[in-house]
Amino acid sequence: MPGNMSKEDAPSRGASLTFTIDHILNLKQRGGQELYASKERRGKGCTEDLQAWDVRRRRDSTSEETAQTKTAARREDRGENTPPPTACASPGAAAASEQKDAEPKVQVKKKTRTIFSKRQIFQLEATFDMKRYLSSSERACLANSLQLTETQVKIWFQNRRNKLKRQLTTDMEGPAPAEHLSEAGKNVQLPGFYKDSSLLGGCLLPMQFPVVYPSPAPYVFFSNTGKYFGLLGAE
Amino acid sequence: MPGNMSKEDAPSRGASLTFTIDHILNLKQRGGQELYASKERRGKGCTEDLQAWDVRRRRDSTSEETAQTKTAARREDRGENTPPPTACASPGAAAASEQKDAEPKVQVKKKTRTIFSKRQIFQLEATFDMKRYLSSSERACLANSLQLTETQVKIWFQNRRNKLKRQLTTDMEGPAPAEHLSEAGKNVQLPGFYKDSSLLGGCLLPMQFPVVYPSPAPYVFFSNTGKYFGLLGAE
DNA sequence: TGAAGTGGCATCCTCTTGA
DNA sequence: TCAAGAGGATGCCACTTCA
Repeated sequence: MPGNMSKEDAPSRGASLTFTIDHILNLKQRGGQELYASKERRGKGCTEDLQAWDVRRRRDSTSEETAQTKTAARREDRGENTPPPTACASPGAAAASEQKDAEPKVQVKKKTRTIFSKRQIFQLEATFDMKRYLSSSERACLANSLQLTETQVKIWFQNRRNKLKRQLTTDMEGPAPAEHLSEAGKNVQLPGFYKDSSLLGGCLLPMQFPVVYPSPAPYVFFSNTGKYFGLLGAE
Repeated sequence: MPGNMSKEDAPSRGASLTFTIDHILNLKQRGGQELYASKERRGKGCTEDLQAWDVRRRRDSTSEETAQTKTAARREDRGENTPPPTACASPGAAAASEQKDAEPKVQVKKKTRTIFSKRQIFQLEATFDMKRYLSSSERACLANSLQLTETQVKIWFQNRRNKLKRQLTTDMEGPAPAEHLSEAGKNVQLPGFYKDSSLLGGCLLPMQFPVVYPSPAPYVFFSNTGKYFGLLGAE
């Protein structure tokens, strides 16, 4: 669980309306992250971009961005070390956080539930309809166009995959167990024919099969969810 | 560091002759692990095979594979593993020495240095010459054909990549910093034209460019290392 | 010299929680 | 319901060890 996932938690950014102190504290870090953008160190076997293999020197720098999406953030947000960017400036940081209100740790730390906007859900669904997994660059791009953090996009896809899997395993034991997931799923990255997809807000994505969008009709149907999304008035 | 990498450590298996108590202790786990073989769940954005997305229940089996590059194959194809037929066994030697004495924990835990055979190095080099990264299925296949553990193959490639990078960065700051690594590197897995490669002991590998092997001449030259490998008497 | 060890970080998955 | 949190697994990289 150390380097797990919750790194850049910074929940909502713009889109969602709910937030707690934690969120506020995390906000700043998000911005910086994108700047470095060295992401994608990991995609080892992929085709993807990642051409540079940046020869970064020390690991300490890692914190900031390094890899993809989240990175570093986690550690501090849970307390431990390196006080969150924000105020951390002063060495006394740790102390500061504590001092705030006597027992900061003791607080319950309410769990917030971000509610994505229709537009966000729509685009996420549409993208998911094309591919079940996103490369870090695609994720970054999508997140950027949706005003969400990459972590949110990642988590959304994770939960979405889970949901689809659950649906498939439950309401039908019949044909194809869960192939639905792998099929269009694992993004087939064929370097070469990337096409500008309006779904990803201009991000380059290998077009699998065009999703009706924008469509002449005011509604779009997503095969997976079986839901219709109104294109009008979608926030 | 929890879930880091040391997982299937099982050091030498067959090829190497040295090992310590630790190794012995680890042996058992190795087997089990491969059985589940879940590896390859990771490759997100790649192309690869991975068609199935088996709906495995618990995490113990975790395995799965999912996405891109590596994925899928692994689990079943390896099936497990079964320890390599060979002789890994002989061992007695080292093992004996360690375990013998009473305080096993207290011991210094001598670090052993396995020496791969010429044949193994040759095949590893040849494979590396084709691609810098292996998918888990390829790794499993190669490991199996070389009588090495997958971890050994993985580590070898890791160290090899590092070595190449070092060489490139040092003896020439000139052109292309480290592109050499990315180039043929990130295996460009284009599902479709897999070709049976004798280099991987019959494993399916996307052929990038043929490496002279077997060759009419008794020696083979590896562009990366700049070394020649004699094909005769290579253990 | 080079196979391993160590530590850090990232992604994925499964299960669980709580607004 | 569903975005997140938590925990476990595996991979890669940078460095370091030490036969």
